[in-house]
Amino acid sequence: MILLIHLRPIGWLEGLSRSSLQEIETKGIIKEFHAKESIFLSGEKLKHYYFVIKGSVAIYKQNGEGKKWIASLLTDGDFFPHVGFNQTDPNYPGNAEALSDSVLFVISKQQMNTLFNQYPTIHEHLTLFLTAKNQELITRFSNSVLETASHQLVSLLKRLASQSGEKVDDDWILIEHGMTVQNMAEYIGVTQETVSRILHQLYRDNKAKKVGQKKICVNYRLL
DNA sequence: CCATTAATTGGCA
DNA sequence: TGCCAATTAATGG
Repeated sequence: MILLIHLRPIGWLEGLSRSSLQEIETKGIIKEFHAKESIFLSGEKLKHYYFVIKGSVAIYKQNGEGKKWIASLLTDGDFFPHVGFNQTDPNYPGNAEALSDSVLFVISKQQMNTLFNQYPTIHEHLTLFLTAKNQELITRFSNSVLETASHQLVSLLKRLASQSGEKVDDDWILIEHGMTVQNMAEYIGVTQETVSRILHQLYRDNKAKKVGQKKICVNYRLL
């Protein structure tokens, strides 16, 4: 039987052979989520880990009033959640939902641990990934306390640009973030009106161009 | 098209 | 900046 391989030997799976990828893929399943579809809820038993093959996912916390705060944004090549590796019965740390139509590779907690033992390179990537996420969180946290909303939004755009942007020419980078203005607001902790107004200023100053509702072109040099 | 949802704008605290 | 209200886009049948 011919198995369609969705996994690529990049990121977490860098350096792995085609046969290894094929074996890994048999340990989990490919699952598609539509925009706004829930993937898991805060407090539920952590049973599966996910790799983002394509799309974007937000992990967020929500209070009784319905206010949301996006704790983490995941895009192509990312892995989540980032907890529970050596716990006996961990819970999901927040709610996860697809921001855009996404394709995920779903693997059980048990199988994930097997992979860590079987493929040292994957375990190394976990360490690097967690380190980067930790740094990212510290930067975000200090920004939220020390910097303006404008600065924070620019930081987000820069990160998206370097992480998943496509160079259009020397200065301009296209970002297909899949996020709504509301999502960006939830990420930096302000209202959508504020984000809308900041974006308007960026357009006015020619630091960014609106391409579509979920796309934006940014001038990396001017940001 | 129409119905809904998202984004934008202005005013005011 | 946030919150509210009024418009104006954009999206999905």
